Amino acid sequence: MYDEPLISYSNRSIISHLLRKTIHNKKALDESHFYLPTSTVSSSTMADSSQEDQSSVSSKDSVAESASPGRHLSTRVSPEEDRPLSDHLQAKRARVENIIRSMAGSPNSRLHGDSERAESDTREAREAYRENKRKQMLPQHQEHSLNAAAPANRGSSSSSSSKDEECHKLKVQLQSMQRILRQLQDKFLQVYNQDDAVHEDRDDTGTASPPENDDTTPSKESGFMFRINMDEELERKHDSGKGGCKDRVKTDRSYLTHQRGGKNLQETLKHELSKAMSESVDRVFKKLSSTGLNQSSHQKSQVPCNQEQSHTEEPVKPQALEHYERSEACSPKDQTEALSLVVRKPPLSQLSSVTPTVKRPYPLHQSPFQFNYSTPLHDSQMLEHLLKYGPHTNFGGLPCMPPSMDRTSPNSVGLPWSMRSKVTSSHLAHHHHPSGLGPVTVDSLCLPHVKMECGDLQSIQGLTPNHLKKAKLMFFYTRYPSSNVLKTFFPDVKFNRCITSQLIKWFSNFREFYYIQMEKFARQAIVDGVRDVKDMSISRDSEMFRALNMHYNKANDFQVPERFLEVSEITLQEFFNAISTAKDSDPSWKKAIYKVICKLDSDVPDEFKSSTCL
DNA sequence: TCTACACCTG
DNA sequence: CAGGTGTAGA
Repeated sequence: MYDEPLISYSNRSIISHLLRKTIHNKKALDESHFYLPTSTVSSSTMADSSQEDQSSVSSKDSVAESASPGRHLSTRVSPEEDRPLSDHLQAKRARVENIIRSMAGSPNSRLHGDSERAESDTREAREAYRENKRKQMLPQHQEHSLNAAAPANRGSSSSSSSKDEECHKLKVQLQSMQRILRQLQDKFLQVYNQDDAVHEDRDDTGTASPPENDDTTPSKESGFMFRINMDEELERKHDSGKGGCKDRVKTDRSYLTHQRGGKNLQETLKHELSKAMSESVDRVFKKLSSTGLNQSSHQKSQVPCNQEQSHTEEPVKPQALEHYERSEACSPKDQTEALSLVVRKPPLSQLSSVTPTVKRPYPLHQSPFQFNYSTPLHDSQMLEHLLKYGPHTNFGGLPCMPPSMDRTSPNSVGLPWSMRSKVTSSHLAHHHHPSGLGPVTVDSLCLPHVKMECGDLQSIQGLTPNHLKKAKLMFFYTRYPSSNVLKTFFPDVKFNRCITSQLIKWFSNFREFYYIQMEKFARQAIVDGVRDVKDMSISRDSEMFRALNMHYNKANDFQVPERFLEVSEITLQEFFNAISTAKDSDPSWKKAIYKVICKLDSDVPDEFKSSTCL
């Protein structure tokens, strides 16, 4: 692909040319190139941590050497004078590969927040109020839709397989993007070494830090280049610390040459890379939104729910943000009163038009959502998200995953949530057996031994952290979602008994936390001498709300519906009344409360139906 | 017998 | 949050 002499191009045009060629030709590339055989060593350590990124590459060069970190660094810029230049290039190439990989596998810290205080409170509450056990069953929903859903699941295999196909396509696309970047890096290094040779006669005395390294806070946008620079800097520092040797001179000189003569090239490369990224990501997202559209329509045939609007509105939501903002600005309402979602029971289709009339203390758009996709994202962020979770966060073809994926952070490669605790176990090994167990056949295989496969094969296609987040937000509307609701609002989930149970379990856990908070606050109020139920109110700045919001909306990027405050207040008052009238002596005293609360569920807004909204 | 639930535990 | 358990309803 790069046969033509690059020397005839200017810095900018070289990159442009390469990008054009690579992008245009990327579809023709052999996919197997992504899993370079030379990357086996580095891939095994990739993405474990950012610190390992550096050593992992060098370990490639020093397979036979000791594994001490010190040696890792020293071997990368090994002082062996006779070392061929290609080795050096290879090392750099490996480093670039590693950087790119680590982009794809950077650990997701988003969910690492703590709810320890809440948990300790929870424990505390449990210790204090353990006297009443069980016997507090709640009338369940009068629908046994699970049985009815089973055939639907079987019938969904076609849509599921097409989904997988889309997934795979997107994955391939991303992989080829990575490949392109890698090739660009290679080319860059070649050009850069030519440049180096040209300027070799120039000597440098200064060893001051390069200006771009002053930026020690890598924005996500420039993170890629930043890491390269950091790597270079690390290498350089290490060299100078090690004392004089030819390599050191060479490295310093080429680095500084790179600083001067290659400055333009670097800037150009930065620009072009981000541009290419941008374009590719755009393309991916275009495809993604159309996929989401297809999915909605697929799902519609399975779930007899009114999703008419969803598949026409959702895909354009991210782009239509400004429009919504404008429309809100044009019709500023100051309605402070809560809109009761239950009492008035507006049709679902009205919700979107009703919602904007509620006064928002912060920027909010048409939908009550304010997820990341709704806010302007850097390309790299979007790409990162895609790489983390995939278009539908399913890596249905997990058996095809390279072995290097095994050791990445479970969060980072889009492994379904429930796999996280299992991924280190031997379970995963089974999936890599070339058994030919496609994701489609898994379902049928699962049925006889549901329990065994729950955390296993099934969840490979199962729920992801994004689904969890979505479920939590849905809790603001419904505390007792029926399985039909769940199916409707998780259209991208391939439902089976395990998945359904897991979702139900999630909501059960949500309720548990919710009720524990209520009981705790009610008892505390009583201890504090509160006599009147009317003093038990919940507003957005009350401690109770903060606790709940922290639990279900940790990122605080979602506008909690007013109705949830009302329901919470009612719940709190129910607990207050029950406790203050000593009803809690009855072992099943909570049962009555549950009965009340389960009737206060609201309809979940249509926006939640979109499989692409998260 | 199956399912959803609350409760308990890690 | 998930696993386990007992319960109640279908």
